[in-house]
Amino acid sequence: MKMNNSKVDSLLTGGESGELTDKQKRIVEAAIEMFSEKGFAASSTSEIAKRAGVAEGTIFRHYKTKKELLLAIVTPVMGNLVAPFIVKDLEKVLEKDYEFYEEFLEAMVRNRQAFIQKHLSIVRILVQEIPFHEELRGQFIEHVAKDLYARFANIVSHFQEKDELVQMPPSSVVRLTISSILGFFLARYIFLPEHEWNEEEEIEMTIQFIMNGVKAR
Amino acid sequence: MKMNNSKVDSLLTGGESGELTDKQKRIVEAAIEMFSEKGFAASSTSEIAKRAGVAEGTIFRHYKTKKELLLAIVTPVMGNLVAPFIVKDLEKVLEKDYEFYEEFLEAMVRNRQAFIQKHLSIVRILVQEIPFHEELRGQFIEHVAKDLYARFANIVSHFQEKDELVQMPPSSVVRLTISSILGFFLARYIFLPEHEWNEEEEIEMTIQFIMNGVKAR
Amino acid sequence: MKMNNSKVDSLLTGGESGELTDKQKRIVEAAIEMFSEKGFAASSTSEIAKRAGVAEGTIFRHYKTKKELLLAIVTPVMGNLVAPFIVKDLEKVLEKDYEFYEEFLEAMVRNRQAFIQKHLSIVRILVQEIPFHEELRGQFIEHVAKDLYARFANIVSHFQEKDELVQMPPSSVVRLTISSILGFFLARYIFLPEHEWNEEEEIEMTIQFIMNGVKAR
Amino acid sequence: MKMNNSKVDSLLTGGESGELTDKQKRIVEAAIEMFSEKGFAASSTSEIAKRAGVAEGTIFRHYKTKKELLLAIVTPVMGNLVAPFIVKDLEKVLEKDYEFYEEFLEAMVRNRQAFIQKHLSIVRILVQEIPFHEELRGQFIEHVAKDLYARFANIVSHFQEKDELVQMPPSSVVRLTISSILGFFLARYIFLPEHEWNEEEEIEMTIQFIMNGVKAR
DNA sequence: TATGAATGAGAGTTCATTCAT
DNA sequence: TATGAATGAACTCTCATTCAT
Repeated sequence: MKMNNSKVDSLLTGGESGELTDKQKRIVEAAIEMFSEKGFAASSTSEIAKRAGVAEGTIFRHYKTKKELLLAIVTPVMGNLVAPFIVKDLEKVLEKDYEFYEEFLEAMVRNRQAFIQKHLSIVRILVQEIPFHEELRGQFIEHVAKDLYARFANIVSHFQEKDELVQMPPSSVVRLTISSILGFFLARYIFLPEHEWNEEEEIEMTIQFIMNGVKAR
Repeated sequence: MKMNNSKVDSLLTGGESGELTDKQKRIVEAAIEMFSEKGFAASSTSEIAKRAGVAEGTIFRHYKTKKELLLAIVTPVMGNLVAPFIVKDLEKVLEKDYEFYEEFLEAMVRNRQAFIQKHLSIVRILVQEIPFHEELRGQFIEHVAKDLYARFANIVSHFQEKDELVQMPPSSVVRLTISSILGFFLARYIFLPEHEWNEEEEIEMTIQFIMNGVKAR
Repeated sequence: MKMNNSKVDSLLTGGESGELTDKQKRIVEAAIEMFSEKGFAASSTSEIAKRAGVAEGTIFRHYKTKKELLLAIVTPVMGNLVAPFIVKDLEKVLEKDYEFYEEFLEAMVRNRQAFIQKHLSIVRILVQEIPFHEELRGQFIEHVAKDLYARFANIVSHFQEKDELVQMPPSSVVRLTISSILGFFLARYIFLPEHEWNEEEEIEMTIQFIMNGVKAR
Repeated sequence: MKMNNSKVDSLLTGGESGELTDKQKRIVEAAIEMFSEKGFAASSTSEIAKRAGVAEGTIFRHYKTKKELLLAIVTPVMGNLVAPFIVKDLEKVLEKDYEFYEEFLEAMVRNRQAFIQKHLSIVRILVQEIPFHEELRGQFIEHVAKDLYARFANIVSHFQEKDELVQMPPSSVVRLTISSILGFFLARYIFLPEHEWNEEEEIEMTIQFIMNGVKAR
């Protein structure tokens, strides 16, 4: 019987570790495994229970429904997908920790890559299930489309004022930047994860590519 | 009872229309609707039958299993997603129908956008189900990752020889081009379809953005 | 497409050959194959149709129900299982074609063995389905348990009067004789058909065995 | 609702009674009833559930498939059909508990008759389903055709050495003995159970009959 | 708190039978 | 006469969820 008490980290507990019992952790881990392998709808609670080494009933003691289990897994990651960036980096940027957009981009991409890598399975679940669950779509739009977008636009404005970036609507710069990065992340981690990637080089190229498209001339 | 005999076009019949009976068409349409709304696993054959206005058994007379129905819907689109581009446009490009990479890009993006728009639901299904079905992943890799990639790289080489494009490995130019375009398409049609998009402008910008990143200096 | 026009012989037509169309014959053959392999309940009309190379509907044009098809196959054989014996041999016996019980036994066993061998599949179906179909049980009891039994007992009486057989109730002589022979046939053709049998020897021994048990002392 | 907690005895539990829950017992009983009445293929799990007074799902909680239910019922009886005879009686015979073959025959027949009578329905299922299930045929051949046959032949040799039995190949003595007994049992319990039988007398006669056929002269 | 037997609705699939062609 | 698309009931089996222990 697994005694894993580190794989599911504080992310899922809302910050204070130790809130999840050992069995709860095993349930969450098993669910993450299955959801990301076969999708939410095709995963059965009975197999999750089996993989977690708990009784079927135990799952429902902790999560009223199967869907609640999904949300418990996916919601905190969705928040953190953008949260740290927003909080920390935004300040850093405005406090001139980053003198150039490229520097900021570099830091952000690497930071988000690390995050995605660490929570790969959950991010995969998130991407796969968003189209089918209103709640997820709602959260996603609020956090990403609004929050992140707005703050990111601020940052872009900041660098435009410093004449580093081309005078294009900030929203467009953001869109282009994000979709280039997202394009890479999706290809790298979701659609073609088995392909052999030269990550370092690809990232560098992607950033250069973006810079060529948005730097002031 | 619907009498739709045009929505499911020749794509699904392998070219010659009229191969699908009226009921078969209704089954396919209902399935496309449901699969793209709720996902394959969460769609039940009984509801597909109900929506199609046929008996449940009728579905299985035409498609041995639910999965075969999925493949019958998705496979031809997967082929056509890249096929026309490959066959027609490749020749056009090499026969100098397009003098500039930008011209070619423009034509290709618009052509593929039209295709995606026309078969939006099916493309959505494709994107959503690829991670869960080996057959689909296999087809996708063969068609897109290999076929399209290789031919696209040829085109890029062609324009590099004409000194229009930067001297970067063709595969990287391809990757960057595709992931920018894909990034847009995914955002536009899959992840944020409800957002109000100024398509014309976004496409133009995306192309400009790509050109900035890849044109010879 | 099979053009078999000899395998299903006149037995199934009620005597006059040519009554069954080519398709009908193929249906009957396919049904015999399947019923004896998988049993009546586990055989589907659709597979019978496939094996016969006809449309599903065609079966029901000739036989109103699946059960009627079973009866059409099994009934004539059931009749003939005992009929010829009764008619011809009974007379022969009484007209002293057979001077000794052993002679009669020998002739009967060989004759019935030939019959069973020729119609093995159908006999197998008969044995397997009798417990589940009242009609069959009814026919069987009437033909075998009554008809054959009664006539057989007459024959035994005949030989008892000639002092060839022990003075035991004729019904018991019949029962012992039949169950010894049946025991052999069941083992040989139904339960252990794959076992390597030395038929000639076994039959001889079985008859000797019976004779030892029933001959006058 | 039946509260039968004795009909399904320790045979099905592997020896230790109390291993089957009340519902499990009811399922097994209902299944035995139905299988022996209508045959395995023609019995539906939904009707078994109804007769057992449980939900259909409950059946599949205890037996993964319908076939597993069949095997769970039939396998232990198949083993016990020959096992006790082999173990106990063999020793008894060789340790001269039985001085004469006839004595041994008598004991064996009565003992097996009691067993068949007690487990009649299951034996009926066994006989009916053997032709359609490889597993059963395999078990049957191993247990009966090999095990029992070999040991029985030993016993016959034993009595042949004592000059009680005719000098015929032991395998033939066994075959004749068994098929006479089997012929009686099949007629008595499987094919013509409704006929009025004078059991005592029939058995006695059968044994006499066998003895006449096999005793030394 | 944790269990796992039990549930019954509903899953995908097969079936014997019908009927318009 | 023969077809095979169509049916819908019934099939075996799985599911998320409940609840007595």
